[in-house]
Order: sequence, then C-alpha cells, then structure tokens
Amino acid sequence: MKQQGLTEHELRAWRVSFQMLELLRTRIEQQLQASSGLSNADYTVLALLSEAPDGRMRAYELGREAAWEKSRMHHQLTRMCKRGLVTRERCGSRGMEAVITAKGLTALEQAAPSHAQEVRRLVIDRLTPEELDRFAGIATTILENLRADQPPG
Amino acid sequence: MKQQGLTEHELRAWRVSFQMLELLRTRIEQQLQASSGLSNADYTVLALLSEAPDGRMRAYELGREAAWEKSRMHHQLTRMCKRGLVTRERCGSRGMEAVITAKGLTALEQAAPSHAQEVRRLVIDRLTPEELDRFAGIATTILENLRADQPPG
DNA sequence: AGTGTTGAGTTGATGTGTCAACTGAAGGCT
DNA sequence: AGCCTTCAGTTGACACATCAACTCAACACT
Repeated sequence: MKQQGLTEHELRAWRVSFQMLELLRTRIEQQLQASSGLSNADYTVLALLSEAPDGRMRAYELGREAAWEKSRMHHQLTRMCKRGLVTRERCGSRGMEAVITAKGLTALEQAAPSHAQEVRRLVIDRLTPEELDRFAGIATTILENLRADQPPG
Repeated sequence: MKQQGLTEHELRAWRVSFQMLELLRTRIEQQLQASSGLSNADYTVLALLSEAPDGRMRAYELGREAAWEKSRMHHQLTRMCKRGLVTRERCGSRGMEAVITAKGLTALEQAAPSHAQEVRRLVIDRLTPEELDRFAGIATTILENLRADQPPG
C-alpha cells in the first residue's frame, strides 16, 4: 500500500477542479434558492419524481437514482412533506412511496427554466461542444469508477 | 432574457457531471473523515494555513483563498478552535488571524498521504495525462467565469 | 418451531453551510 | 464636529448531510 503524494502538476489540477466544483455547486444552489425557494436537493427529488410514471417512486429507488444515503433521502422527504411538495404513501408491508403533489410539480415547472438557463450560462455556453463532450466523457469515466468502488477497500 | 431549456444531450452531460461531482465530494469527505477525523473543510483550512508564513493568516484572506463566505469561515474556525487545531489571535484593531497549532499541523501531515492516495485512486489514475490536463483546463475556464460573475445580475 | 440474516425505513445527535442582521472600527465627506 | 459608508468579524436561526443505532417484515436454514 505505497502512497505516493501528488506532483505539483497533479495537485494544481486537482485543486482547481475541486474548487470549481464547490463554487459551481454553491452558485447553482443560490440561484435555485433565490429564484424559486427550492434547494438543489428539492429540485433533484422533484425532477426524479416528475419523470416517473404517475409521479411516484419508491424511497429506495429515489435513493439509488440520486446516489444518496437512505437517511438523507428520508430527512429530505420529511422536509418536503412538511412544505407540501410531496406526500408519502405506504406501499406493501415494508415499502414507502413518495408522490409529487400539484404544488411540487408547479414549483418544479416554475424553477426549471431559470435553472436551465443558469446551467447554460455558467457551464455549457462557456465550453465548445467538443469540450462539453470531453468533460461529460471524463465525468462518466470517473463516475463509473466511483460506483464500482466500495468506499474503503 | 430568453431562457432556452437544455437539449437532451446537454441535460445528460450536465447530470452526469453534476452527479460525479457530488459523489466524488462525499467519497473524498468520507475517506478523510474515516482515516483522520478531519472534514474536507478542516483539511482545506489546515492546508492553507500550513502553506502561509508562520502558519498564520487573516480570516478574510482565508475566506478569499477558499472562496468561502465569511460566516462559513467563522463557524469553521470556531469548531476548529474547540478541537485545538487552530487558535485565533487579534490582529490590529479590526482584524483576526487564524494560526495553525502543533496539533493541527500533525493532523494535516497525518492525513495528507492517504488523502493524496485517494485523490489519485479515484481521479488521477483513471485518466490519461491528456485527459487530466483537459479536465483541469475546462475546470479553469469555468472557475474563472464563476469568479468574474456576480451571483445574480 | 426457532434462529439468523437481510433490506427498507425511521430516529436522534452531531457536524456543516447559508442567510440576514448585527457590532464596531476606519475612512470619506460636508 | 456630524453623518455616511465600507469592511471585518460575529451571532443565531435554520436547512442540509452523515453516522450509528434502532424497528419490523421477509426470507432462509436447520
């Protein structure tokens, strides 16, 4: 288990990448919050539900799709229930379904255009189509590796 | 202010990139936390301080370097003070300096190798040198744009 | 029947991040 | 002098994320 540090070059590449991630994340979050009162987490859940048949999905499926821990999803759904964006329904003996409400759907539809515009403004329009494709390709490579990887060997 | 939605292609590129970011962030965080008890935020602050002359830096400078809000930095330093990783010192009449402690430096040095190894394992070793450079280049482009951009017009 | 395991969901404690509102010194302006 | 603005820092409330521990039904095994 040798652990070689990073070279200067690699360290710089990593830091700029990581800081970009962080800053991009907070900007997207702020824009969403300010324009629609939804958090990124809210938006993710609403988008997943809105694309599912009947706007309903099992909690564990939501967790799998979003790559979230189950308790994170639980707390999130609790908060969203309180605000009337989704409801919970029993499903079989050991299951729970989340269902998007009319209010949730409205909120999503109201938030979507400016969210898309912000993504475009901050990322997509800054890159050539080739750069975007390369970026997505690299992201896919890393993501697949992350998914195939058990957290602490 | 027309707001064109994203194409299917762009949406997929965005989603895979965003999810990669999220998952990478949590994995790095977990590895750090498990191996050394430091959070990513702790590590960032300690790394910045350790590279500064005398291991000390003004709070607002730390905030600027890390691209954090001032209250985020304040809360973070408060928590780190409580754990003995840094101390605070008055600096002039309206200033505050954060100083890394021996304990903080030890924690950083102990955490660094396995952190670097994890970054290498999850990202750097998955990409060819050309891919890493392209990735860093794209990140730089986006980061510069983010920095030059006032949040909401 | 009894035992053990797995999987979905829940809970509470704690740590982390954001926002708005505040203090208090410095500096500018008339 | 008086007033205004800016800047660094502080505070408290709240939202969000993570972890460990728990419930309870389903399933497997003997």
